[in-house]
Amino acid sequence: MYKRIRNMREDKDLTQSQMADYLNVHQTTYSDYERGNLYIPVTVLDKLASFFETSIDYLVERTDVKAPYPRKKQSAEQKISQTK
Amino acid sequence: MYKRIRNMREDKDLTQSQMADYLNVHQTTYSDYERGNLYIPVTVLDKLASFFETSIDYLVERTDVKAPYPRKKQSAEQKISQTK
DNA sequence: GACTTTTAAGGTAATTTCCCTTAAAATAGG
DNA sequence: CCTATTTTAAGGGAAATTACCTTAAAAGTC
Repeated sequence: MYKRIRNMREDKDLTQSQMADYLNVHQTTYSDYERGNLYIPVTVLDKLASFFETSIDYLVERTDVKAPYPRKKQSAEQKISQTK
Repeated sequence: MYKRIRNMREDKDLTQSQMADYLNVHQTTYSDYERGNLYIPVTVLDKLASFFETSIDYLVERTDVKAPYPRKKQSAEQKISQTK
């Protein structure tokens, strides 16, 4: 049960379908994620943490600090691909 | 490829088998985790972050800050179960 | 109360996991 | 070096899990 993910989504007035589309999964899959029926893959947690501007640790309730960590420093290569 | 997990393990002079035992998985499974062949379940990431005293975000390279977030405040219930 | 929108349940094909065995690579001792 | 031991990786497959579909239930709207 990932109460925080659900709450943050509702705070932004988004539906499960909208989040599911964003994550490229089905609405029912996203529902299962929120309710803890399925393990959320790290790839998805990463996108969610970025989307909600917090950390994976906060999403999975390892910490109560909502603020994200400073982002990883980007390599030159990564910066280039971003401009495309 | 989770270079950080591997490096932190080696820094502690631990073998994959030892880590695998600690996590209750097979050595080959742990090897697959380190090399990114398998998604690492959140339960495992949580144990690893605690073990290495860092955050999940650091383990999966979302940040370069190694220090862990402050731990989640415990509920009274959790504290009781810890004393058992 | 009917209509619409949103979320959850049930069922299942397909993917993925995890472990086993074994091979390869790395390390240590002579 | 050469061999023995330890450590890590590869291949393969049974079993567990996932993700989706359909549909039901629940929650809002008017």
